[in-house]
Amino acid sequence: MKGKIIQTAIDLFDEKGFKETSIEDITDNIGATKGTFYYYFKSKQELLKDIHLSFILDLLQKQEEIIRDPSKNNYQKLYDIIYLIISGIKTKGKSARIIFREMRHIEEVHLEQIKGKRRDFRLNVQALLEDGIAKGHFKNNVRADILAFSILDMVNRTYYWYNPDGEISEEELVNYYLEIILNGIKNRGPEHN
Amino acid sequence: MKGKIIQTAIDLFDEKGFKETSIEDITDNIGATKGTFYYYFKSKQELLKDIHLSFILDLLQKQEEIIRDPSKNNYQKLYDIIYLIISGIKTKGKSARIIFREMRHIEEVHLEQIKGKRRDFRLNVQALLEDGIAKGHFKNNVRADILAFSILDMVNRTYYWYNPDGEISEEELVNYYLEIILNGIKNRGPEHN
Amino acid sequence: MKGKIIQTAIDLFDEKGFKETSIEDITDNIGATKGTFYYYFKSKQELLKDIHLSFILDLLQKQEEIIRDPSKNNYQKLYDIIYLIISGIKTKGKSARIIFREMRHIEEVHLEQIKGKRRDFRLNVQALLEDGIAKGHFKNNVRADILAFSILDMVNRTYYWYNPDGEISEEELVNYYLEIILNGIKNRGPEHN
Amino acid sequence: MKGKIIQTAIDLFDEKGFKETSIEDITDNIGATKGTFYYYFKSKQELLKDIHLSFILDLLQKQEEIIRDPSKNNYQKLYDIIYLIISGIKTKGKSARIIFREMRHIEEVHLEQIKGKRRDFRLNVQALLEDGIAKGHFKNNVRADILAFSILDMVNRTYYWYNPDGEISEEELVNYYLEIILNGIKNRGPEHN
DNA sequence: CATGAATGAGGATTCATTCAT
DNA sequence: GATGAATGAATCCTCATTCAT
Repeated sequence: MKGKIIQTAIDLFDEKGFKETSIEDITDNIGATKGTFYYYFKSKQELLKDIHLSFILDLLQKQEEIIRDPSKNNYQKLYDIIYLIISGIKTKGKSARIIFREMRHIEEVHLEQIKGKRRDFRLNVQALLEDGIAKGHFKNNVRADILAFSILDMVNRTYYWYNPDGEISEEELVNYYLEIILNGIKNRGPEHN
Repeated sequence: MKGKIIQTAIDLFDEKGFKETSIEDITDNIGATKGTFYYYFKSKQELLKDIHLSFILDLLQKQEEIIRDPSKNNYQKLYDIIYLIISGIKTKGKSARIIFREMRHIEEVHLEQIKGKRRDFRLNVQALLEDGIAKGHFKNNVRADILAFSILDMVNRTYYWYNPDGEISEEELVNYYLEIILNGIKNRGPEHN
Repeated sequence: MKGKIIQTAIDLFDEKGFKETSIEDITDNIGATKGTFYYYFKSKQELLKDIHLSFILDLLQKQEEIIRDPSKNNYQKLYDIIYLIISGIKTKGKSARIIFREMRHIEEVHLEQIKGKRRDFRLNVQALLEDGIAKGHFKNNVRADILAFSILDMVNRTYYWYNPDGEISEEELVNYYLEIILNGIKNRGPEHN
Repeated sequence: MKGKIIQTAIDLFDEKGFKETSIEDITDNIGATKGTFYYYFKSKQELLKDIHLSFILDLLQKQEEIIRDPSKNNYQKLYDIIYLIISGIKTKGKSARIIFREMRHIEEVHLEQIKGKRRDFRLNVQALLEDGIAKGHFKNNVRADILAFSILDMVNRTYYWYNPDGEISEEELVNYYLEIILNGIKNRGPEHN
């Protein structure tokens, strides 16, 4: 039941928004009553917090596995992190969009924790880039902080337009991103004017 | 008075969200009454629509001036479009963030117009990229459609973290973006391992 | 202008109701502003009172002309009064329906006057019936008071379903009413079973 | 509680009108809160619809019992139908007046159903008259359609002036009506001039 | 475990009216 | 004569939440 509530809430929050989804919307959808909701959750905001946390902790944990893996170089780690995000669209896209949009409704008490985890995720990317710069993988004129923002912004927005069941596969998309990030789009061939 | 309402609404919508901002919040802030609001606007949604439209029409018009300018090549046009976005953060950042977040509350009737204009903006970038590919400015293995999304997603998200009065100037930021987009971050120098 | 306001108000009050018609509905319809309305009328209720009074005073005056006419007998007077009502449907049906429905919104101050006039109209019919009973025109077992109600209720409701431009002419309808009232519908002929 | 709300609403709608009665008026009267109202009714209009329907369905059902009864001839059926209406004044007069006056506020969706039922009631009377004409009970020069309107208009308006606890009993009133309808008021005795 | 009843605070909207110009 | 700006009171409705059972 608790799982059903969470799943339905994710669907509705994504579709209509947190504020626009009432407890009754959720319980109606699963044939339960409002009372049932309050049996499982202290409040609507607590449910939102749970959704946020379970998404972000899972992602962060997977990211840290990638980063810690000594068998991968920085290019591969960057690839894996982007793939981690893109491949989650199919199953966790709704959660992700909720997180980007509804952070405002997280209560003060939990806000710091959640913002901290999101920051950790970004700082991990930034550290990866800094390491890559130090090791000469990446150019030394890039700012790792801005770049971490840029890459994540670009990749995260994919949640809003990419259809994982469309003509472009997840792997192709990740490769596109990596190609742009690594090599840019400027043509340096002989036909260049 | 109408202008004051709009300005206050933009501030509050950005700060607290559309749904979370009551008409009274707005009018209290300017020492007017709720009645006054409804003298100037048919509904709360109409105000939101006005904010959306005035932002997007202005941006689109400026973009089209850039694109039509025959004295600029595609690199310069791309620079100018990114600069157009970034330089708007200071004065119109709040409107922009509202637009990214509150589209859901636009009524069906106006939705198509607004979505159309946003699509136009993106398709203009895409067309610019396609033209650049055809002319050999840009590599011919990039997909202009995905790229247009990527560039705009990356640049648009700047609204959420960039402080125009901070240590990085708008021009520097635009240059960073252009550098990444055009040349990527991979180090190709001799020190490369 | 005042006339235009009254006419439009009558149309709208009939169509949507007094409470449901706003001052703005009225003024919008004639291309004026709310201010204009208040130039001509002290309040919305005053306008309603004006409509009531001008309708009822006109009707009452015509009724009294009929009753005073020494050349007519009671049958003819009854005919004429019913015809007076029916023939007013085309031009004053809207006013009439407003009067039946919106009396509740007349202010205390004017209520007695208007109710008095409506009562006068009914009592005139009652007096006519009493006179007819005394003179042997009408049966002496009828109660003039109930009958006055019955006749007026029946005839007045015609405003709600009769179409003066339809297949039944006003004269025919009046004759029907008179026939029923005078002779009833019971078949007394030989074919009676 | 739901019953208390309906009863109070009927009282107030009859006394002040639908539009003029606020939800708070109703709930204040029974010591409940606005929220309670909306626990039991989706909207104010739904409550009105419920009042309409329960009144009219009950009446229609009873009418149909009368009509189907093979032991009664058309005179008796006409009597019973009029008695059905008049005898309802004491207990359901308020509902009846609401129905005559507030149909306008019924939502489009339910309007057809309710208008249909009212039409059925009238058409049943019309059919009864037609049957009576065919059987020679009633004169063959009467129009059953107009007559059905006339009889119902006359009888239904009783709701507005008849006091069931006054000097005239319900049975007397019904007899008066039937006498007028069947035999008319014209004196045909020898003293007739 | 789960429900149904009840609440109360908040919020969008309507609208008659006033008044300075 | 007429208008536009502003008001404020009233009203419908939503909804998270509580609680006894």
